[in-house]
Amino acid sequence: MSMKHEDVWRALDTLAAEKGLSPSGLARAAGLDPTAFNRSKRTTSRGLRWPSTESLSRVLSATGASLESFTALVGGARALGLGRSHRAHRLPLLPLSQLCTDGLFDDAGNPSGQGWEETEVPQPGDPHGYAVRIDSARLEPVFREGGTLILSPAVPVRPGDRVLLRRGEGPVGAFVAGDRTATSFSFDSLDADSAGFSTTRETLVWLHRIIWASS
DNA sequence: GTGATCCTCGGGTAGTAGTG
DNA sequence: CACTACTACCCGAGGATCAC
Repeated sequence: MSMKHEDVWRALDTLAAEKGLSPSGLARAAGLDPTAFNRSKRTTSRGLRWPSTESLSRVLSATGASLESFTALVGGARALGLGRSHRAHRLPLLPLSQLCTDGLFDDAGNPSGQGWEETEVPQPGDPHGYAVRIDSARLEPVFREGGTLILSPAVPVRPGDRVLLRRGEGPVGAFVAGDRTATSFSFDSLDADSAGFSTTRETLVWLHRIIWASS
């Protein structure tokens, strides 16, 4: 995979957001100067500026993320086209607290029907992606209140992916996908109010991978 | 806490001199 | 001419400081 400048920085921002940190907070946590990831540092009068491998290594170490997961974040941004265009694209949007409403998704799992708001994001590649505004603090510190998630029903969920899901009539929860068998899924807690659990495929109303997060 | 500006450090490289 | 060693300069990354 080739890495584009903006994708790498976007992935860094996403990693920070997933840890409940600002870019400067992430830099601080990594033992770097708080301004190391300032937006003003990402370009120079002569061109683009990249984080050093040393800085990236420190960030991965500080966040516990693997190089593989980071490149996946870069790839996730690429898949959506995030950071590659300033042309706005409209995406369906709902507050997290409204996601437990019935009838939001069609049989294919894509957003449909009334009730969706709209937001503008940089040109997504997945026409069925949607955005979620985090309107509570219950996902902190992983996802900050006021932040935005972008989810894709079309992207396959693999172990280690962060997901939103709905079981039965319950509220929507955020989890980390764990192992799966032919008939069951396991999920690790990511939401402070929830415990990890295993369940069968049938009990999941929907399961969507979080492919981007922003504060 | 964040962004802007300036400064320092270090790596890379082009140019030049020395040697065979 | 070819190769090596040395020097000077350029430039990017990150730190220091300040303003807000």
